[in-house]
Amino acid sequence: MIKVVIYEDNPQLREGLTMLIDGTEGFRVMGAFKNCSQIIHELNEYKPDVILMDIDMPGVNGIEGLKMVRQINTEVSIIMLTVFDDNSNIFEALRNGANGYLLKKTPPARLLEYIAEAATGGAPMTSSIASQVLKMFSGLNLPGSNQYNLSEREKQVLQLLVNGYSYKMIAADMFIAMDTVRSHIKKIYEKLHVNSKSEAVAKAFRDRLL
Amino acid sequence: MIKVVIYEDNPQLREGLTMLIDGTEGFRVMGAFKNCSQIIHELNEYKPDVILMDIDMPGVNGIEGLKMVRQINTEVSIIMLTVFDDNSNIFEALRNGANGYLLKKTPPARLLEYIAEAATGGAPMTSSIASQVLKMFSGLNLPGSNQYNLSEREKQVLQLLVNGYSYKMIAADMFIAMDTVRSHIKKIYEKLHVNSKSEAVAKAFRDRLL
DNA sequence: TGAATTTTAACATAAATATGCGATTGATCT
DNA sequence: AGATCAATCGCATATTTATGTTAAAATTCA
Repeated sequence: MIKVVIYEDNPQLREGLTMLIDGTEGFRVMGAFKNCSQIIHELNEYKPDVILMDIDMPGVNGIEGLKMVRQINTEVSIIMLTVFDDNSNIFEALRNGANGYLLKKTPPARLLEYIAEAATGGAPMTSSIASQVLKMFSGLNLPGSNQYNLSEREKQVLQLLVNGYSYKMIAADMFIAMDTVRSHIKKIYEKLHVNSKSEAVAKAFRDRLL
Repeated sequence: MIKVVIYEDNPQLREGLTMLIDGTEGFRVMGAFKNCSQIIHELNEYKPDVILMDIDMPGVNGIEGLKMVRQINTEVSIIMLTVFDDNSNIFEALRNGANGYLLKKTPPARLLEYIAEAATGGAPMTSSIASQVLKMFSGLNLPGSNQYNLSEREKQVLQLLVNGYSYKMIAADMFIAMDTVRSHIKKIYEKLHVNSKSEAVAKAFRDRLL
């Protein structure tokens, strides 16, 4: 028996979802609310397996509700519901530990499957949402790579800097003189337009150079 | 009419997929190959809308094939097929512009839907795969936040370190003595278990402390 | 082959950092 | 009221970094 709690401000949709889910074998709607101002209380009260959470709600919105839950509970599966596949919301939701992200126009039969999948650890999402997610993956990653024309050796040195190595340790690790390490690092600083180790490290992370 | 090309080394599965897809209204299998050594040629020859690509193939594997295609064509939808939802492969595939990622045990009816979705810009993935993807997004993020019990002031200092400030600059910025900055930084190092600025910076990024 | 780049290295020096040992003032909690 | 901790500062010192200059192999490329 999969226990579900619903947060959705639109009364029709809330009722519809409740009827659909509660009327299906194996599912049980423990509660359906028009906002998530009492979500922590309801979480403890009903101990749901899955929460369906509308993104756009007056008062405390879905993302805030999600954050509140995740501060005290990382077990319950939370599926976000939305009308649009809006990029920034997707990112915020997933970053904060949402388990799924579905469009409200998802067909009822599918919705039930998705809830079941979420309950067993899956992360259901419509393919249009998934598409956005993948773009974030490749979009953030690809542009970088080697904007700064670091040579092989320089990349190695930078990697070791990022790992917290001192010049001495880098020299030992790479079997070269410490002065050579200095040379490389000077070159790296020129190419990255920085002038300290920690700036270089920060830039390496920010621009995903390694 | 959705044009599909298949790369799959297992003859049974290759035949099965071909029969299934080519035998369905609206789909057309242009070719099915046991490896992707000639993939660029075949891409130009058949101009498919969707490529089904097995990950584990002898010779040139699916990830390599994916990269080869993406170097010259970013339009065609590429769905990766795999037996396991293996974490590192998923990441590599998505990072290199795969459009979908499905388990081979996906039911035939679903597979056809997924191909159709991919052809229209969606990114089909089974929910177990999606779950892995989301973990990459958030999994590293949630547990932390403040694992290290940094005080407010310490967080400020760390933030400035990450921004590449020297002790002197931090002191000026925060209107405190440089010795105080030292004190804070010593405390930060203790709490983060590091002993250099760049290690602290790296840790701040890795553990998303700021 | 000649030119450009990368990798290697040495020497010198000023600046920044890491570390140790104290110490005072508030705020907070019990 | 006493204990605890965050935040503030000082002083000393050894180590590490940053920067400048110079230059010889090795590699790559036209």
